Amino acid sequence: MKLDLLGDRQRTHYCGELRKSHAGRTVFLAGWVARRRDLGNLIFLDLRDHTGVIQVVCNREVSAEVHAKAEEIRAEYVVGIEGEVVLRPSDTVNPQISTGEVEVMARTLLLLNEAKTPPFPIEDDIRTSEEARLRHRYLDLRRRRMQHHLRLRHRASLTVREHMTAHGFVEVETPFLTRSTPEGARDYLVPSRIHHGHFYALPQSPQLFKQILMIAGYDRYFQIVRCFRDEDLRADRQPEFTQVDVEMAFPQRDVLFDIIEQLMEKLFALIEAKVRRPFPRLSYDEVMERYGSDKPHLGFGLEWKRVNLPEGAGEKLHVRQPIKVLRVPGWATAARSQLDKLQDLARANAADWFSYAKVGDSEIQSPLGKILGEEAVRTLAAGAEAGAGDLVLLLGLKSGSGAPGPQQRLDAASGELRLELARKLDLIKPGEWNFLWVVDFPMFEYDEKAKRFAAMHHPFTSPREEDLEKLESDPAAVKARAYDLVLNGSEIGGGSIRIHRPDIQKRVFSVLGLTPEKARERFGFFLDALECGTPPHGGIALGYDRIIALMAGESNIREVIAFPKTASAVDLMCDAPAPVDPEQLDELGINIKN
RNA sequence: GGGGACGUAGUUCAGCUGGUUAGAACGCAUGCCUGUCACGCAUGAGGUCGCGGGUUCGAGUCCCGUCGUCCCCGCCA
Repeated sequence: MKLDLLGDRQRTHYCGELRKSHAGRTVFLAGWVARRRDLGNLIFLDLRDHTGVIQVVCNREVSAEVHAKAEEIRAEYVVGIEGEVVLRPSDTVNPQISTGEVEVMARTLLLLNEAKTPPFPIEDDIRTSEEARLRHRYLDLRRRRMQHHLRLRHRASLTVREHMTAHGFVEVETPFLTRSTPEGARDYLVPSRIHHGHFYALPQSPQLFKQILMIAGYDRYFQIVRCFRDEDLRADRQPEFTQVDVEMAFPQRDVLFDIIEQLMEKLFALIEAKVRRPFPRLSYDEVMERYGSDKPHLGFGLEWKRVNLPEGAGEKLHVRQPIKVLRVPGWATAARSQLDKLQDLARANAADWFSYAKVGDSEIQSPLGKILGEEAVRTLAAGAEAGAGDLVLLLGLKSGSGAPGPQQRLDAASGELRLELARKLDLIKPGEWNFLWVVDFPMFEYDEKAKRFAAMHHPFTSPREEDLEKLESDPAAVKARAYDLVLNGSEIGGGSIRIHRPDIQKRVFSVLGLTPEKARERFGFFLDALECGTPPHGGIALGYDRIIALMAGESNIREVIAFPKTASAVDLMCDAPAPVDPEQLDELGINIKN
């Protein structure tokens, strides 16, 4: 097939913008053929670019040459069309497309390129396997949905840069080839050719660099930056992902929260969504009790309460105090099988005691009635503030199960049950944006396996000033000046006020079991910097992919990343990772085992 | 590392308690068609049933292993 050259022709309009007002104009359009409808001497082409679709008419009586070329055209061929925009005959107007009142009478058709028959149709709402989409990502990205997502992402990045700049933040780039810090996530390593046996690491985040920029007097810093973590993937986790990284000197938490809340308001305005400010703030302890999660979805009620069973009941039932109770409004009609499923879910989450009470107008029905007496069950239901027609769930841990962290286990199970109930009862409404700050995280969590404390956020997070004296004596009770930003049950950001004093930094390292020598070996450069006039500082990192995904209405961040990886961290399009030539390995001084 | 779901034509899927030549829709090819827009009509091509092994007279179907995709747990300071 003979192809035409584009020459010096320039596109005059995009396909999707043509309207009645363009009638009579001669235009030159360029794009992909979405569909061809061949009626014999009359051929219709749907020409597509990223703005939309326009119908092109190839009539043998108008141009035999155009018609002959149109006969050869197939889906996804690349063409240029010169012709006149004309009003469609009134009975052939297509109200389903925005350009449906007009069409282009082709006078010239440039056949710019052919295309193989695509493995899947380039259309919206076409179910195609993830595998096929990722393998042929260039075709998947051609679809309107992906075009929309990536263009939304672009506008969001402009919004971030405008907003942060307006608040005096400066974007500074930090290295991708940096030093491995074994704390935290597994690093991606890059071997050094010049220094055999030495490795760079790709940053898990620019944490230390941004703190050093504070020390260097950059005052307010931000960066839209790629981060790398060699950990297993999830719907909301890719090995490389993007953060909006923010840090400020002389921080007041409320000032930072306000800047971020305003940013969220502007971002969600891009999708015409209203955001209520200020965002609620709840302590870690509170959300764990009420929602059983450190990233609760606030879009529906269902709040747990910690209560004690009546005197002696704990012993009778062999249950630890306290238990948790939850009122499920209007679900006294729950079927036995549904309750059994909830019990299974509780057990699967290591909460091995489960019961319930169905509150009627005058009676109350519960398996506990026989053991505790109806009055005790009523007291429990009242504790859950349940009324007629409500169901009360009771969740606890059997006594004698000696596993550690019982309260945490109970909380975690209660959170899972809460989410399952919300799904089952269809309480999660789309189009609502429930932001939340979770504050006052514990400073440390005890690592049972390693038999030591680990930083819950990271080792540079400042303890609350009032907790400083407990740092060594009772680490578990120390709260950090750390906070997470949560949206509809997703953690979309996290940060803290940092330690700016070397003496406190050293004490925290010591609690973490890091000897001064080890600390110096790993973070020596940072400790040196810390001693050179470090201002109080703090910041936050926002999960950019997750935010865009929520804005786009997607539950998987792959949908807002141009070239993502599969659940096994493979790029199906370019087949990475892949073996390399022995010469390349040799140059790096690397032998592959076995 | 563990658990679950899936894997059949280019695509999305059906295929019963194992039984003759593995089907459908869309797509694709060829022909006809001047107002279609998911064009229509006619004809046709297209399959290592993910891969390997086993059971059986006989396996898309049962068993074992393996690979891939998705979701979850662990992991993600």
